[in-house]
Amino acid sequence: MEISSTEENYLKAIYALQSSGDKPGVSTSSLSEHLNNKAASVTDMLKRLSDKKLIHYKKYKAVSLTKQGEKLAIAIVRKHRLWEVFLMEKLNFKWDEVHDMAEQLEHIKSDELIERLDAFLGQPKYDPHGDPIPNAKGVLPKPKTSALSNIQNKGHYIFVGVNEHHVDFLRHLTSIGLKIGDQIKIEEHNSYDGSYLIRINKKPGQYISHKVASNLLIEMKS
Amino acid sequence: MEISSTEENYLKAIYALQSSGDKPGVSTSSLSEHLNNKAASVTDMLKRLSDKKLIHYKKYKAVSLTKQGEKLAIAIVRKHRLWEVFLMEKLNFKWDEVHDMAEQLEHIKSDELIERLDAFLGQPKYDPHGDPIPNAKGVLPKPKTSALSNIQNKGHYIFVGVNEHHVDFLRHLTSIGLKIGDQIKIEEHNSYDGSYLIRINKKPGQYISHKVASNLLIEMKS
DNA sequence: AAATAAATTTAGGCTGGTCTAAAAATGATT
DNA sequence: AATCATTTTTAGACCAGCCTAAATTTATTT
Repeated sequence: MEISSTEENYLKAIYALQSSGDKPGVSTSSLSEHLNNKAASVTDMLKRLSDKKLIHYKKYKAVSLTKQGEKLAIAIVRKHRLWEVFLMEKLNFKWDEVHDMAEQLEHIKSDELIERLDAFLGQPKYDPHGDPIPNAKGVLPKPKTSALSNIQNKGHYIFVGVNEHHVDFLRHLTSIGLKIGDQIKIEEHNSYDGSYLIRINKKPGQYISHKVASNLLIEMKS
Repeated sequence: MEISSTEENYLKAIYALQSSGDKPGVSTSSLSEHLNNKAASVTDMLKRLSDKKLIHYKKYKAVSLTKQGEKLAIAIVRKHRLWEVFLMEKLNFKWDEVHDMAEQLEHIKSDELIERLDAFLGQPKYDPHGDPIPNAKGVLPKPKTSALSNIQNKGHYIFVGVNEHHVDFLRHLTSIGLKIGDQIKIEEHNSYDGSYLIRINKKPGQYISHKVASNLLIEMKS
């Protein structure tokens, strides 16, 4: 069965929203927003995806991926992240530059290609944003711990990934001098607005809003 | 101006047919055949490309590329061939396996990507089939000499490229043990059917039809 | 429980890219 | 030069994927 790039993008979006949200299923409107499409267009596509047995769809109800749909979605995520590794490690792109290219490359159709690329890159487990890369069978390595915003305790941590990939956010991190692998010391947590005062690699204190903190993935300093 | 992958394929086809044929301009029917489309569909697209000033089109007349159209066509050829180099040199694909993947990769939109890929590959001048790779300005290095079928003299040559990229042809070469860089000694030329008796790397004599010979690019042994 | 608001779907329309069938133009043959 | 064959274009249709506007369903208020 032929799957178009557009359909792949819908599957990917459903998968992403499903994993990020708490409740099961994804609404038409959230897809509409995520894909910058009108809700009516989304409904159209949901019907097509349902016909192809890639999603579970009942009128007016939230949708979810079938086994087959999830398999495809994970394959796309795998491709996206492997290409990002390629772009950064081999072609020296910066982390805020790779997303658009990877969005295109993820739709290249060839299983053999992606397996060889994986081998060429040394079978990486995480992409340059710290996101886990599913293996060829679709199994994800466990994510690199939790968001900074889940932690109130002062202490030392390592910045290992991000939850948000918008260019503006990544640029902001660059501007405050934060990059993957940096040490983060939590010096203060303001519980009324969720903001933090942290030190990055022992440098002078840096203020971090709750919003930013919720998108920073950290792990305990081991 | 947005150019779709489909439009790019038409430009590439016009460019290819133009360079291979002798007379100026390309006919609707040859495009139709080359692209496996019906002539009516081609006419439709020719109008669109003409509206976008990418081709010179007059009803019932052969078409040709404008400056702009040729620039784009050459850029696509550049991308195709660079990706082929990547697939063979970095991912170890065989030369009869890369075409379909390169057909997809050539449509990835990012000038920066292709320049970095070029640098990563060491700015190759020829792709693994011996075809010249246009540089970033669209200038092609001179082709690697002529077809075997143009030569009647016995003597020693080097096999440097092919004129034909169909999988069946490439497989045929593999089956007779011929690969880029091999020495070819012309032992006999039959002028009535254009066939050849050659030796490949000094191995026992090998019969080559005129058709095959016309698709083998060779240069003088230097 | 009725009224209102929000989310979702239907209906109908548009564009890109394809097709078939028929009409028109060009080229070849006598 | 008139006919016949071939090539090319037009006309009309279809599908994917999007849109707007209107109708319908579900959720929320009061």
